[in-house]
Amino acid sequence: MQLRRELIAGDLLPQQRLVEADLCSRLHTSRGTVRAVLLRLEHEGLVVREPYRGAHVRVIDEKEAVEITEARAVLEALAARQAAVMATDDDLAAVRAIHAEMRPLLKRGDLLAYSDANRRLHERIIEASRHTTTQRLLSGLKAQLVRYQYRTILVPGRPQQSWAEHTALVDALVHRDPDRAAAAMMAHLSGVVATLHSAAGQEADSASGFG
Amino acid sequence: MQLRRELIAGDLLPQQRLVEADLCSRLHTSRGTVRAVLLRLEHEGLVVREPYRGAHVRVIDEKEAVEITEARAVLEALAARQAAVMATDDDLAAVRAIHAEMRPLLKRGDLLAYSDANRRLHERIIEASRHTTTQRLLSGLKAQLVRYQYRTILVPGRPQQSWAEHTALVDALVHRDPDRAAAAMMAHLSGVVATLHSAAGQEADSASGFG
DNA sequence: GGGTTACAGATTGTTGACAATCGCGTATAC
DNA sequence: GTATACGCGATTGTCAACAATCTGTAACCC
Repeated sequence: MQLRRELIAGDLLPQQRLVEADLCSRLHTSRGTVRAVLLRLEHEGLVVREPYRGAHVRVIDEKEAVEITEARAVLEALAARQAAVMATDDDLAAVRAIHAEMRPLLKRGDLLAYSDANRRLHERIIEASRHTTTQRLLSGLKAQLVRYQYRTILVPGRPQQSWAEHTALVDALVHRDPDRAAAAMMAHLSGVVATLHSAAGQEADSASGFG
Repeated sequence: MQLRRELIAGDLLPQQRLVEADLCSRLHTSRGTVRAVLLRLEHEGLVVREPYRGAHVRVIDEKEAVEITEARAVLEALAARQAAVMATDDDLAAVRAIHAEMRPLLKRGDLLAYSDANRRLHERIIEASRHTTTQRLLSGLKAQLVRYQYRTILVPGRPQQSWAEHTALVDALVHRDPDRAAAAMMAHLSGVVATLHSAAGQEADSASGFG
């Protein structure tokens, strides 16, 4: 699972070949194990494997990142809707706590910490939904977006907008309003999609130097 | 992939153990291959594997079937929205053709053929959306629902309601109205969820004899 | 010189054997 | 009689060797 972490952390270059023998020596394990991991990663969409031609890191282009975020949007909206109904008081307290954490980080301009809190907030809401199917689908989708997770938050003005969207979302949740929670989550991730779209053009050529 | 077909066809009993050695002799292949297939099936949610304890067919209870259908609903609604924008004229013609097929089947009471046409209609719409991410997620979800696919259509009155919902959906698509298409798809699958819920109680004990 | 074919290296797919672990039945102590 | 420890059969996890396939190179023919 070391390899999995490296892929998710984005340490490996796009299109990089993953030769089984190399991975064996690096991970100090045998080809059977490496093969199992590669199979799993292929199904998660993190690597591509071709018969007798090996595996390589899958590159996710801007178009696919948008697609994934769109799918994420409708699924997280469903999760938010469920969370508004199913969440325990502890869930809501945790969500509010994370949201409260985010404001000073935003003011201080600590975008990395803000982005991490953002991730935790979303995960906590999904957990509160008690919707295991959605949870499973979303964890698969998010793994593919690691390379793009910091790209939206770096767009000027985006953090402020993000915080406003989160505020509406948290408010809907603590008022246990499913429709409003779902709508707020949709609006939030629509914002992310729009930002991805707008960022697509100007980062098109700097992207190769980024990964 | 023989095993995969058997699982999807529902030929195997719920909770049935899948011993690697047995599968080897049945499928005339080696354990390495069987292992790879089991790994894939585990990730698709069709089997469960526990360390040193083997794999068994995963049972999907009523609650999870509802969850999966809810996730399906929001994803297919997204697909319908995209299809309303992206579909070619050929796509729309095909969708209308399948929908036209369904009416006589409904009148004749051929529910099996109706259910199959229903499946093809949904697949064609998803294909027309050109949204590969959604397509991938949905194919995974549908594989888990095989055991329930005929259960809703057998509920009295459901086919008629289903046809009305499909008519609204197809109409929205041919008018290329994304919002209305998404809403129609949501309404349709909300109907399925409601039917699943209502069918849950009365089929609770006959379910074991069904699978 | 352009194109085709044969070969070599590298890499993956497959197989069989061995080690590790689990569940269960049995023996034993109290 | 009950509870605990032990051993056995069954099953999965791991490993190393062999077969099949692909890619690039070089010789060869026209």
